[in-house]
Amino acid sequence: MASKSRYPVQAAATTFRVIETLHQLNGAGVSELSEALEMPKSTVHDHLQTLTEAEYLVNENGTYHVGARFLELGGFARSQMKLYQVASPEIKKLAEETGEHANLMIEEHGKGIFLNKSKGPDAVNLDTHIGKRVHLHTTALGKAILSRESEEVVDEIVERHGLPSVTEKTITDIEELKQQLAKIRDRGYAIDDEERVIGMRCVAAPICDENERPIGAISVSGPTNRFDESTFNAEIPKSVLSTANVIEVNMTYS
Amino acid sequence: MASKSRYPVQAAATTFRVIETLHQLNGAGVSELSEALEMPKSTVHDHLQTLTEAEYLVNENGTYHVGARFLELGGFARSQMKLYQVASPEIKKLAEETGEHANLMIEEHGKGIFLNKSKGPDAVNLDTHIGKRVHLHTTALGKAILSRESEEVVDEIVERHGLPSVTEKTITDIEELKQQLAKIRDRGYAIDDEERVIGMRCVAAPICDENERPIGAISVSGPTNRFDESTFNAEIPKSVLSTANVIEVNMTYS
DNA sequence: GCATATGTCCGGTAATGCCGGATGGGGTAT
DNA sequence: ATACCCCATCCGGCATTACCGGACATATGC
Repeated sequence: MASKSRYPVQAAATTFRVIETLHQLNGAGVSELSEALEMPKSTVHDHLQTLTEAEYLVNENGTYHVGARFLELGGFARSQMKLYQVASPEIKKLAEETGEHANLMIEEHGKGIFLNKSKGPDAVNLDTHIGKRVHLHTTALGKAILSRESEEVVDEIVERHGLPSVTEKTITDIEELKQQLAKIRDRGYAIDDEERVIGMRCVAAPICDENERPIGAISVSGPTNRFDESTFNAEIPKSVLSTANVIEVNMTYS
Repeated sequence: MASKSRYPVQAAATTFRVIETLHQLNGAGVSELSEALEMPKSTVHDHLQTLTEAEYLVNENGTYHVGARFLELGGFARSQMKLYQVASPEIKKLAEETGEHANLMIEEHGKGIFLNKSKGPDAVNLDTHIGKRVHLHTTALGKAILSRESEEVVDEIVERHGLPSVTEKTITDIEELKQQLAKIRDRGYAIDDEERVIGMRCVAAPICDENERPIGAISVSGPTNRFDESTFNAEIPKSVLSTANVIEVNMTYS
């Protein structure tokens, strides 16, 4: 049809559309799904039946759910696994020290993925669950990662995903983004002032490998009223940076 | 071909074979994969390219990895989510009280899946990661679940998956299994004496819904030498049963 | 520079993914 | 009780495409 199709196996793409939609709907029947997907019922049913038989979905009297099998696949590739293992105890400490939420993010296909989070004693609830995918430019974590990428990579990512705004404070101009990235490179940490969620501020630092290429980022985030000028610009960045440094050292020497 | 195919979309099944093998190999190239799968290179490549383009896999200079996207899908259906949320703090307490490992399992497609685990202060390392799938009859958790299923369901499951042995103590005879299940129904809890891992014992209790149908099980497991006759048969079961009861109450009234 | 790996690409064809329509069951209101 | 509706499931056929053999470029090591 349209493009020369980098999708040589369209049925695979279709099957994942079904799974993804089923996940969003938190379970559904054939009719509901076929409407949401704008596909014939019978086609949807074909996929559901195959996936259920292969034990990736569960069928409870006509209502299908995403199965726990995907939990197993969620175990990451080894390299990421290492970052997860090294960083998890450190962000836990960070959350306890600061009282707020501490997060770990990696980049994949130009988007940010929350790999882990730790809830400090004073932390408020967030809409960030593990596995959540966000645009890099909307979070301090993502900007921290972008700041260590080459300009070509940044351009590629922006071209691919754009700079959609999620709050009125989100950066939507690429020049403004690049200026911020330069600033982040300078001082070593990134901030997010209600750019993804109104009422929330965030401070993040990149984690790099021995070649200075970014492999992820960590952050501390909390409500704007607790992140006043002094903590937001001094204490919190200091904690985040020192934790990032500990993680980098432990990544290379272990 | 062989069966009248409950797989109306074979390409979907194929794609998941590719993903699953890639996961087992912890990342691989096209050639290695095509050999492991006994499929033509070009076919494997078609799938890899599609899955990578759809952002489910990651390609690092020809080596493919399972992407973190599956983390997101690993978020369970709502009903299971509730059990997870209710049971997680309780098994954490259980692990702290007993000092050992505490686990949460559900059944899916006739197999047991570890939904969560909590490591007590004295716990030794285990090969059970979250998402791991095991045969029900090889664990106390699985037997606890089976004990609350009807005999027909037990027969179905055994017929489907068999009773493979993983240690010399694994139950391999269906009559013996059914006798144990009756005993478990009687006293309310199940035990596993080195039936899945030599050197490990385990005590488990089922979690049922308001209709007395099993929705999961919890357990405490530890090294044989610490699970002596008195704790193995009295104290531990008491703790496990009371925790299971708390979870059941919290599931129905909340 | 040769030999042998690798990952990637192309094009034809037999197989099958897709879809309209039919079937039967479960619920509900009349 | 009955008629109605919506549901998941099944069937059959056609156009599409998943699959595969083979060719190509590149990388590594002898």
